[in-house]
Amino acid sequence: MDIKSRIESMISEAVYKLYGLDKIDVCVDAPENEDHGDYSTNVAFKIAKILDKIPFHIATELSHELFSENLKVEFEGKIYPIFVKIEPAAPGFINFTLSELFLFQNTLIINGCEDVYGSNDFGKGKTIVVEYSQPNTNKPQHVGHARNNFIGSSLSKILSHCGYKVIRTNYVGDIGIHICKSMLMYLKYGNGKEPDKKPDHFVGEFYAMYEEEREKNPEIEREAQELLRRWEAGDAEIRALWKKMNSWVYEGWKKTYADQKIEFDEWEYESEKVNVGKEIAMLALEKGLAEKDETGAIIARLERYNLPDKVLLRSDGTSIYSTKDLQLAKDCYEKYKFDKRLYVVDVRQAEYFRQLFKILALLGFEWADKLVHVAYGMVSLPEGKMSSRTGVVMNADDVFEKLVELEEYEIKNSIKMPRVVKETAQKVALAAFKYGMLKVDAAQDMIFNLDLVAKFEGNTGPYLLYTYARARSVLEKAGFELGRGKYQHVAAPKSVLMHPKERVLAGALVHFQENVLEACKDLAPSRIANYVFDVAQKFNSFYGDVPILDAKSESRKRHLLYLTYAVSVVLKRGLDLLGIEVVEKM
RNA sequence: GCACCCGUAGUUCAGAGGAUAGAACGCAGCGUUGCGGACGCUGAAGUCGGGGGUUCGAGUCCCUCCGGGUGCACCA
Repeated sequence: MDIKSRIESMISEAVYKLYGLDKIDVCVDAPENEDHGDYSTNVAFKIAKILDKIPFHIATELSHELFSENLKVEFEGKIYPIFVKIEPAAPGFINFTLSELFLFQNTLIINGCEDVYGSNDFGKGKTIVVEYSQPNTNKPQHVGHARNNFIGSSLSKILSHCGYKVIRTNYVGDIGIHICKSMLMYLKYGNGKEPDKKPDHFVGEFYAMYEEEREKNPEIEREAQELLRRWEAGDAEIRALWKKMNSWVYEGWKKTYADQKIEFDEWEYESEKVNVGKEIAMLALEKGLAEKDETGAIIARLERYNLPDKVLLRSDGTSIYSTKDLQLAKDCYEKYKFDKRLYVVDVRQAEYFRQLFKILALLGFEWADKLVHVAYGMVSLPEGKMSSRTGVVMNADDVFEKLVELEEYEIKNSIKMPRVVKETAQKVALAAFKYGMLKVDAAQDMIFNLDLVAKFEGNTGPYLLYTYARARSVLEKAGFELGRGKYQHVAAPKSVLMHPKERVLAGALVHFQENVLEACKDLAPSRIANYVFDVAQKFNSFYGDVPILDAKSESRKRHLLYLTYAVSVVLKRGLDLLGIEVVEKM
């Protein structure tokens, strides 16, 4: 159990013992101000009213009780207290200060369990399906997809670090009027040409061409509709073209996903769901949730729930996207019996998902409340909103390529071998890309500034990788044997006297576990990002003030190396949860 | 028109109802004959959009106004 949870249960017990109060919502958090200790609680405020006492008095009594019941840590056969101080602070907080010995021991624990540090069993035995990416096969992926991909894959990692069984799934929009638009233009102007560039970009150009032409000639919309009709009728020629163009797009995405290190356990295709969901529409009709209107369309009435009505079946009886989504959810539940299903989809679809979830709930599916829309905000560029009109469209491949270029320029002086430069630049670029997007709270709209995220200074991916590489370099110089469990048996220092910066750094490492858990509960990769940056800053500050290799004594040096190694472990693990790979040198 | 989201330093963003609102970039300075100076340190910079309310306590919750964005049935 992590230390925060231990403090919480310790407080609950003390509150019960002193005041006989049960079921008090105990809240423990990490204060920003170091003077307030490593953890603090406001529980005295919460119970002050019930007890009709002054918060500070309660805090005083409680901290006394808590300190006498001080948690113990066993070390080398001896028992030490975990806290050096548990004291009240006006107007009624209780602040907990960890002992340096505990912090020292914690760094040793990290040394001994690097891979699993920060993991927990919160989701043990539970299955969670994460649907993300969901691109359409008419064009390359843009930076918005990149944000989606990064959030989805990071969440998957965080959830599985918290014990969940995670199924990553991609639902591809491989058919629909938008696909027919690029097909139409290829038929008109393609002349049977094969891709002469990254094939998804090649297809995307025909789609862009369509948008241009439609401005001049709105008639072509009807032609696109006609193509869709032919596709649905199974027209061999259209099907063959569709297959060919989609395969180009998949080929292009293969590289996009490989560059971004994005993976899925399962792919679903919209084209395979043609006309599924009719049953569901009929069920809705039966349950009186939906009605047939004068044109024959089946419409779910949601006005009572403060939502717009939703068409389930067209008047011609064919199903639309939402019907397929209803069926997909049902099939998915039957297949996995998931405890939760996440839809990582941009915030513009928020109302759509409210409709979808409401319909499923009204249909009586008890699992409807397990569906969650993870809404992420829109990405725009410093130049303004992305749009094909203004030409400030940035596709994900171009952004990545540009980032690689920038990073290559940065590192080429410190690395000699050209091939290593290229490899490293790609990793640094991806770190810049992912971190730049994930550090912002997912729900917020964001402005993605390519030049800023690529920098080696500031709150960036490269800064974090640099910090990691720096730590590793010290360890290497010291001949510190890297690897799990190498330094588990160390003599306990009689007393540990830490440099203030060292104390702060060691304290920060303790918080990793609760940050992982909170990131999992809140579905918020940004929490990990902020935490990792905090650790990196504290390490660099420590590094500036405390000589490691020239420490006063051998044992002192060893302690500092444990700490440095622990930092590298936490950075590596934290970044991994964001889907970012570290580099040893850069 | 209705609904949802967002207004925090010049800029990009953190802030789980708590303590003196933080960081990064940019700006002005400073630092090792020391482990990676791609770093660190110091400083200037804020009526948390305005106004009410709830609370011991509000940037955070509620109401309202202003400003910005997004979505509203046979597209996906």
